[in-house]
Amino acid sequence: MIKVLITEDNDTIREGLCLLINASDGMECMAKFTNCEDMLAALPDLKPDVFLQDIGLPGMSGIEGVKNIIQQIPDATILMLTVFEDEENVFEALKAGASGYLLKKTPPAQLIEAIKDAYHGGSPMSSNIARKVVTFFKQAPSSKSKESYGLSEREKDILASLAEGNSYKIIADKLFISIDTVRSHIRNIYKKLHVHNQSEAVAKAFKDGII
Amino acid sequence: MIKVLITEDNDTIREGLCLLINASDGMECMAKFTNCEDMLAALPDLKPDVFLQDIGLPGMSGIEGVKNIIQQIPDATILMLTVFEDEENVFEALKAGASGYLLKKTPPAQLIEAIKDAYHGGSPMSSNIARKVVTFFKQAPSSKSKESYGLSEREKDILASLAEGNSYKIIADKLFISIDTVRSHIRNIYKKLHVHNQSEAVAKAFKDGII
DNA sequence: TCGCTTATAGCATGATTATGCGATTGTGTC
DNA sequence: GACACAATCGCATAATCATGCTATAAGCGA
Repeated sequence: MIKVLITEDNDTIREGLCLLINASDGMECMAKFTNCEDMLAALPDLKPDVFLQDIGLPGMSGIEGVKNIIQQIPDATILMLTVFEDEENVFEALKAGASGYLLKKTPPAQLIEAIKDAYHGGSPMSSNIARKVVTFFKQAPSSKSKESYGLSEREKDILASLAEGNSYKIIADKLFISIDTVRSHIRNIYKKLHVHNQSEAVAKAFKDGII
Repeated sequence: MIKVLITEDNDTIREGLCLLINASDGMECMAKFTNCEDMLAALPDLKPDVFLQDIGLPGMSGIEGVKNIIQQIPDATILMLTVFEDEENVFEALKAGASGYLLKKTPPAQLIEAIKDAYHGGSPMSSNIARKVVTFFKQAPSSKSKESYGLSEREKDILASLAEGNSYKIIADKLFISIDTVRSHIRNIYKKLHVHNQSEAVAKAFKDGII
């Protein structure tokens, strides 16, 4: 018997979900709340298997709620159930520790399947959401594989050394070159990255995956 | 009519897939190959809508194949179809540009659905794969949620401003405080982060997700 | 109230950096 | 061979930073 906990402020939806779940084999709606605060307060006495969590809630947002649930129960299974499909929320929820992300327009039968799926270690999410997540991977390394603004290997070395907090003098000693050469390289790095000081160079290096 | 291209070295599976696709409404198997090399050579003359791509192929691996496909057709829709479920391959394939990831044991009906789904902008993947992907997100920010070495909000502001390449003077002007106060804050930041110059501070801020 | 932290501010000074200009050598390309 | 470019080195100087010490006001928890 999968014990489901619902947090959803809309009465119609909440009660509808509850009925749907109770009418399905192998699961029950063990508890339902209209806001995160109440849910979190009651959580220590409950042992739900799956959380159905709305995002747009009065008071603490559903995503904040997820963070709090995870703090209490690190391996909780949480399904976001929401009208929002924007990337911001999707990634925030997943980062917070949600296991799946479903839209409220998901048909009942599919919702029940999703709950079972999540309970058995899956991560149900609607197709479009999945694509967003997958696209995220695609982008990350593409920026990393860019030609690093044309920095030479030596320049990358020096930039990395800068990021370690080494002074020109130390870098010179470590690389067995003169301090003026270090200056010269850094001058060129600045030109290539279009920056004018160490901090900005290091920041750019991190952002663009050069380091 | 969704035009599907198959690359799969196992004769039985390849022909089976082809028959299955041709027997389904709204799609056809437009071409099939036993290795990536042949497929890539023929690609310029074909305009497939969806690629079904095996990973364990003789010669060029399926993942290398994906990279090559993406180079020719950046927005190609590629479904990995494989026996491997290990993380390495999943992430490599997604990074390379695959849209979905299915196991070969996926039932025929579901496979057909997945092809349609992918064609319509979704990212079908088996439940376990999805969970791997989702878990990936969960890990990253755990380091981010650390207490940032106890930096105060103001200190984080100033650190962020530093990373933008601003000088003390500029930061002071932007935050409407004196340059000595900026110095003071930065002094404290250095103490908390155990660093002794801007570059190291900025590098640490990025590494530990403070910025 | 005492102690601690944060945010603010000032002063001073040696250390370091940013940048301009110039130069030599090796490597690879057209 | 001419030319571009990476890596090396040098000098000079104004600007900026790192850091020591000090100090005040506000807020917070014990």
